[in-house]
Amino acid sequence: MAAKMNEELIYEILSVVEEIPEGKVASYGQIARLTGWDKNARLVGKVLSCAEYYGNYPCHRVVNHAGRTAPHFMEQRKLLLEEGVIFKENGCVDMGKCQWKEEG
DNA sequence: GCGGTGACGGCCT
DNA sequence: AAGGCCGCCACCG
Repeated sequence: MAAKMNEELIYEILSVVEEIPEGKVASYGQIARLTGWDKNARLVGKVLSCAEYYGNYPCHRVVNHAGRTAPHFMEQRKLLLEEGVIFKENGCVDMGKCQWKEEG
């Protein structure tokens, strides 16, 4: 299986995103790496952009490597605050404390 | 088949 | 991890 179909990728991503605990956030690259698409973290984001179309997934718990929230998804920040995620004054997530670790 | 795009990552400053 | 720049690679027109 050299090239997974994008639909497979979608379910893999959503499965990982669903594993993210409350009060924690994961980077696209982190999820991409778990799905085997470490080179295409942006594809992960594109999938998450329509994740709600596939079902109710905590796509708001996913941010970029800078801890930044999605440009067209400002509600994400509010949702994360409700989950207990710490935000900096500049609007970035406190990665050092809230970045999710798959290892536990 | 080609060119442009992007919910990104990594390195440098 | 704050801001800037370049590089990556599938997706879309």
